[in-house]
Amino acid sequence: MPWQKSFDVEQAVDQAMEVFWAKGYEATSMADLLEATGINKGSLYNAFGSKKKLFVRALLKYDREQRQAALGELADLEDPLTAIELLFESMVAKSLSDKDCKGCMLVNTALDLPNHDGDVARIVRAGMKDLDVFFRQQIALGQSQGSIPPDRDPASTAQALLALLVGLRVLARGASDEAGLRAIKQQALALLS
Amino acid sequence: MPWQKSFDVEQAVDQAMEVFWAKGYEATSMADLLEATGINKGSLYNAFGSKKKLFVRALLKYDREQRQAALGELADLEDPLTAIELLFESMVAKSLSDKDCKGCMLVNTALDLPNHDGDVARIVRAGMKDLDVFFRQQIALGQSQGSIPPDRDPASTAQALLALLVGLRVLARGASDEAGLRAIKQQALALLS
DNA sequence: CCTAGTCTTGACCGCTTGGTACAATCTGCT
DNA sequence: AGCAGATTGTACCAAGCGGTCAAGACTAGG
Repeated sequence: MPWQKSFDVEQAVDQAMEVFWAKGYEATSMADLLEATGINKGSLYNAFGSKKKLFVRALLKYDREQRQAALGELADLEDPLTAIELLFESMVAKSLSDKDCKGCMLVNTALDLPNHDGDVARIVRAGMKDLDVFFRQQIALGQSQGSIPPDRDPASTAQALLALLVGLRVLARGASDEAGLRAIKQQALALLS
Repeated sequence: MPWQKSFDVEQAVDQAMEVFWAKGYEATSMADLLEATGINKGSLYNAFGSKKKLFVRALLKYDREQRQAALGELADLEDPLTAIELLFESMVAKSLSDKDCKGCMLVNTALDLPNHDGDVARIVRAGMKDLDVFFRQQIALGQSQGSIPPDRDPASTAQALLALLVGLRVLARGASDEAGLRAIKQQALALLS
């Protein structure tokens, strides 16, 4: 074997992710990605093949490390009301502290779905489905624990929570202020009591 | 005076709007706009000045003809629950019937705000604010009429309805199916009863 | 009927885009 | 030391980008 890569591939995906996350697929140029990763053009194409493939990898990494990781932690609490409150609270906090207003890469991509192909659509739909399932399971668990009223329909309530979360993430990109975001969180919890 | 323009400027804005609406600002090229409007490049620049100015005009037209028109009609009903239900129902219907999944141009642009300048941000924020005010007024009216429980906080409930609407529009772009959209509508109404 | 003045047309501009080719470079194994 | 083989930087590509411009087309007022 000749030699190792002189750059960390995962780190490069990470840095590319940041750019795609902030600017979206179309608005991100190869020049942006080269600058962000610090890698040379040739190396980047050698390592990833194309802009689109790099985007898919970045999206997958985001999905894995941001969404799945967060939901996993919260599910482990086995305390639905707290888990859902923490989820919304962390989204509010993230939105307020992020001056670039990157929002959520999954949501950003979801709104851009018609401009992407099946690969990307599948990842986004799976992520959304997963969120939906998370909410549904938490609601069902809360109902069995008695912390959530039994008359709430888990399926449609979960879908509403998902929509609220998505709406929150969109509005956080510059169309709403802190009071607005907090109100959304508050009403999300109101759906469960 | 020499002669009139040989094309209908408003119609051209309309056709440009369709493209921007479906593909977003970045992904729309001048070639797309020329094809959609059927106008020559020089004429288009002569009439609008730049791609960005055309976008702003298209966005303003959308805001005026789609959003303001719809809200105006609904407000005239003076029946809050019906008005809000009709609003959500029409969004669901529009989403289902639109095979291009264009969504809502205002929402699409809202998610893209960090890539736009102040002009665009102002239009989007004004539109969202207007929706918020619409909901708030309808809720207050419903409470004074007795059709909406007095314990609902108009401000935060309105913000939640806005977030649900935005979420609905995002998910309708390919991440959710009809059942999901209907569930969101149903829960929006549940917030008011 | 002619001239003034705007609109239209299509070629053209410089620049950036995503992507490729290749020679030079460097490291690990034998 | 020397070979093998992936990595590297750079030069390069065609295509597309947003935008400009000069010349022709055309109509209204004189």
